[in-house]
Amino acid sequence: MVTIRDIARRLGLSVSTVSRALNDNKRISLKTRRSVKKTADLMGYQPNYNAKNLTNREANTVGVVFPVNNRVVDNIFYVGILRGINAQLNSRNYVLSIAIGDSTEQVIENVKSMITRAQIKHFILLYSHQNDPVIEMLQKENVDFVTIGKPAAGQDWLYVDNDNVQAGFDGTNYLIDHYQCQNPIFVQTHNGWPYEIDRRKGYLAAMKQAGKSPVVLSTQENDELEDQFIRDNPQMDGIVAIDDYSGLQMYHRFKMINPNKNVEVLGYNNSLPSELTDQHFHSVDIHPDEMGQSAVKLLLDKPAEDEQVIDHIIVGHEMV
Amino acid sequence: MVTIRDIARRLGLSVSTVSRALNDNKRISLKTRRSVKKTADLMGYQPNYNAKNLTNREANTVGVVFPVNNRVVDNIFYVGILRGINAQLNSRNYVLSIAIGDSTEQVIENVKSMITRAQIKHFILLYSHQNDPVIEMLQKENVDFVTIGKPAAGQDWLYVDNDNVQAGFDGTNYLIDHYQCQNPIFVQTHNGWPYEIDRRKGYLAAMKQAGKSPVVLSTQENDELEDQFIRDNPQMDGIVAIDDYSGLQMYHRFKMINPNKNVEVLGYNNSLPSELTDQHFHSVDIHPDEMGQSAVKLLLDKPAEDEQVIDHIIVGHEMV
DNA sequence: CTGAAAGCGCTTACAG
DNA sequence: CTGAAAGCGCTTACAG
Repeated sequence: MVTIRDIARRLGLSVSTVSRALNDNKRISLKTRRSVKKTADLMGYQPNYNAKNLTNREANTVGVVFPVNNRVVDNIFYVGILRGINAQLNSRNYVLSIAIGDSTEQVIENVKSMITRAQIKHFILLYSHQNDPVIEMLQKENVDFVTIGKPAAGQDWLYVDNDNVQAGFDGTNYLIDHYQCQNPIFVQTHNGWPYEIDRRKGYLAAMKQAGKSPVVLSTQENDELEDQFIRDNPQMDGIVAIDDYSGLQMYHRFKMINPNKNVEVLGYNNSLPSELTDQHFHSVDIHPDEMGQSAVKLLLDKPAEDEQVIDHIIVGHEMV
Repeated sequence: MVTIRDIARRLGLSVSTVSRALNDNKRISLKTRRSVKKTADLMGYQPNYNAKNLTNREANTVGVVFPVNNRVVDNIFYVGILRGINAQLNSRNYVLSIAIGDSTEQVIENVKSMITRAQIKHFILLYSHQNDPVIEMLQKENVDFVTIGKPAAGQDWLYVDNDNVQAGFDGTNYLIDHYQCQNPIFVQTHNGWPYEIDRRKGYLAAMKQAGKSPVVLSTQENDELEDQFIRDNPQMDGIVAIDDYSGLQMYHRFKMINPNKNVEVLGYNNSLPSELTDQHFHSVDIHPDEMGQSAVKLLLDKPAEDEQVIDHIIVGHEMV
């Protein structure tokens, strides 16, 4: 293994100078910096992260935290985000570590150990819940973190998200404009996550603009209620669903009740392979890869003096 | 931050003794070991992994490698494995790091850096391909690794897998016994992965035992061909599909062509939420969580002197 | 602009 | 059974 000591010996320099040169310290002449880097390359030098991290008292690692309770279909989305995160980390010589568990206690222990034992100071959370014990701990431990999804009103931290009001608006108009839907309804869960509220807001705005009457269903994981809702709303010819999964679920129930009636569905996340859906099913791609990349930028790029401090990044969406 | 030096001072011992005591070195009296551990707990001692790894010249980290090209639905399965892996790693004070990228070059670079810079010596691959450049590199670098899925004939390394012949056999019989299928067909991809060959073997054995004529379709990602196949085989009343995804895909095509004919489908992985399927769709759960856990055991548990060396673990499967 | 020295928090060969 | 000392490969305050 080639160390900075080897490079120093080869060039007749001290290890201090080599260390500084490799870190592009301005106090070292440009000439020396160049020659050191060149020799380092030539000798196949690879920095030892453990040594660096020990002296820096901080790991070159980003911890990615999975939510405890999630639907398996969401995993599709999470891995897309992981791809984006890792692409950015690699080019910055950072490492990706993950915390995942079946209970809050497990995850808390996992993250705690990352902070105190592995000295990880940067985290990305694949969710954004209110009163989340992991988030509370990260705040108390004073480490940096970014969530995927904006915090609920009253909370404040770094986050990456889509413009969900706009996405709700665009999705609704997509059904109205491209498929001449007269009465698209909106389906959300009973959780009332911030992104649900925003997409609904967009839906309501689009309906108002089109002079149509909005109808909102909050699913309760209860087929009976949904079936009743479908029967009670015979005018429905479009579904704007909070995600692909809810969308497909509603679509199936609708078709069960009205085998010969047509309905256009628009979901969010573009997380289902096209073979599982059909031509009446549409989706809004919210670009998980880009969300991951943006999360890293927000977390690791310290703004220059003259730049504005940004506390969130909005990623574009796209109908597919 | 509490260090072993602090513990040593408090107890009037040397750091060497404290270090050895914490590592359960037999050369330290049981009494001292106990008192050191107790004091360490009391003082809230947390080992610094970077320091440990630097002296040990090896990270307490397992690198998990994702395949480059995968269908998004497979992500559901991968995250299940990650859960299992991490559960085992946490209890061993190990950390989980991942390598994921959009090209082989990216992944190779990622893994190479894990080996030389982060000093990671243990890897789990979420796939098991023939002539895979990552696997070849791991072998050349002489680090330990386990694959999910057994290697093709002629190759030899540590792996975790199901008994796929048995799973093919059981799945076929499930359709025959529980749903009185007379003519279940077998659907595989054109890739011919080892697990496909094995499940087909099981299918053929079950058909032979039942005195039925087997029919195998290798999909080519070509709807025309599949439709033709379905028309050419009007006797088909069951589908044993290589995975849930292929199964659902075939199911949809079948229903498109024969809206009123019935067919029972059995897929593998149990990776689709039940809301996306119906009562004619069945799946074999291959226990991803357990596969992940087993991979860690295989990778990190060195067998005792008198134990046999095992080079693979077979995880059970289950109809759901 | 460069260097000698101390230090980060551990482990372990050597000595007793 | 325990300890003093060297070392792992870096960074950085201090000195020149």
